Amino acid sequence: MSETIKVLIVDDHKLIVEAWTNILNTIANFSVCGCADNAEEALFLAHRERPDIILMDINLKGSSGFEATESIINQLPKTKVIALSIHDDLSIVKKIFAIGATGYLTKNSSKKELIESIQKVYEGEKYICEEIKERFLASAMNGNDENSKKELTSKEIEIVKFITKGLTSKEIGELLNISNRTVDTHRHNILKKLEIPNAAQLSSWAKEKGYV
Amino acid sequence: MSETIKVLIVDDHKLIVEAWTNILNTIANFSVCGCADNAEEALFLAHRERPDIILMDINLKGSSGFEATESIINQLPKTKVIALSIHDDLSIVKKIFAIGATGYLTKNSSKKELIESIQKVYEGEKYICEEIKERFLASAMNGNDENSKKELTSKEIEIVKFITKGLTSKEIGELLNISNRTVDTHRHNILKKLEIPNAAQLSSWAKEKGYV
DNA sequence: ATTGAACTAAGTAATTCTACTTACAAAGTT
DNA sequence: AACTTTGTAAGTAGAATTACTTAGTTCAAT
Repeated sequence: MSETIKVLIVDDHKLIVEAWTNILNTIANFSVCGCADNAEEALFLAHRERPDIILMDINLKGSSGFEATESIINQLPKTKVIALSIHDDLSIVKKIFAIGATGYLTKNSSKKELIESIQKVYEGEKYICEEIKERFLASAMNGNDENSKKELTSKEIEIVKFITKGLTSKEIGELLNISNRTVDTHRHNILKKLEIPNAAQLSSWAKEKGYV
Repeated sequence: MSETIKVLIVDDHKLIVEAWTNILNTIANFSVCGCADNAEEALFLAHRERPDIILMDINLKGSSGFEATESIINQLPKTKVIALSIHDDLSIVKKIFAIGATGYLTKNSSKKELIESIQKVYEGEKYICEEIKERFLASAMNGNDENSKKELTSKEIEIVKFITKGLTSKEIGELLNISNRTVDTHRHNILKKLEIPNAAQLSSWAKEKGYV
């Protein structure tokens, strides 16, 4: 109980990082050993500092926090990652645990939960914040299985990214060296999977879920 | 110098609110007199607590932070509002100052700037964080006047909101009791003003800028 | 070894969006 | 009083999206 738990914070909002550092450093056996605001820096610091816990905002702008998380978990299996997201989307939660994260918090979590999660995860347990737990229960109960909402393939996600940037099927096809008709097929499959009527809504959905 | 500055924090992320409260309460003459996570609560607490400063996240989900800010400023002219946003878009900054805000920070601002801004604004000055200042300068210098990017009218913003929700022109027309061709005209004007090629990109733009 | 998922491609058709244009009435501004 | 902005509407045309379908290839998994 007397060991110090080393925490690395990864978030691209300076003010948030400073605020959390502040909170964590007031806890006796916690110590923030570094902060990163992008995936590369996170990876670098993880190697240098060997933190026990990484608090990882998976909605980093620029590159996706998913890949960064995956790299870290693969390269440093002893380091536990607590994913942090503004989103309460269950498919994202499942995905991040599938990658190998050990905890999940939203930015609606309380300070108490933040501290608890670090403690639990350090002791080897998994942690999910209350908000998400409730949502899992709810979705299990009323059978509106948000669970079964099909996941997009990597190719599809790639195309979604281009769509949100305003590219046409033709342009996307040229970029990816595939037929524009193939892009159309992907478009169609994406909209069908997500039950979304058009590119405009797809676009705001992707923004909201942090796909882009 | 010995008076206590009462601060009200408005942000819909609990963890962030708690973190900031933590920071501010460690400063001698600051005191966080309340926290709200939505516009209604913000307005209510502003009336009850009469804070000197309101730290206002203008990207509240649900209703726009703009209206809340406007109401507060109109109803409580003595209360100064420091707007806080994840965005570094100059047109948004201009807009929020036009409404009557006294300060502007992004979530990339430093703790130092947070404290400084409250102090300055309390003393009656206006405050803009470094990041935005630089961007204003930059845009003034190289003449790529991001400044002149036309603003949308309220009707246009209304339509943008529907577009991001995936409605077609026809559906929007029916909802607003105008011709679908009129909606098309608005669409066209919007895209032209913003120099955006299609609804998909418009949609992610709107999300990003907090228009929806 | 077979199955299944993912990626590829293309056909046909309907719908929707985008471009560019003109036009007029109301409201507000200088 | 003249001008500008906004909201409304509609014309023609072309570009792009969306729906639904079939089908071949590859690659990983049971």
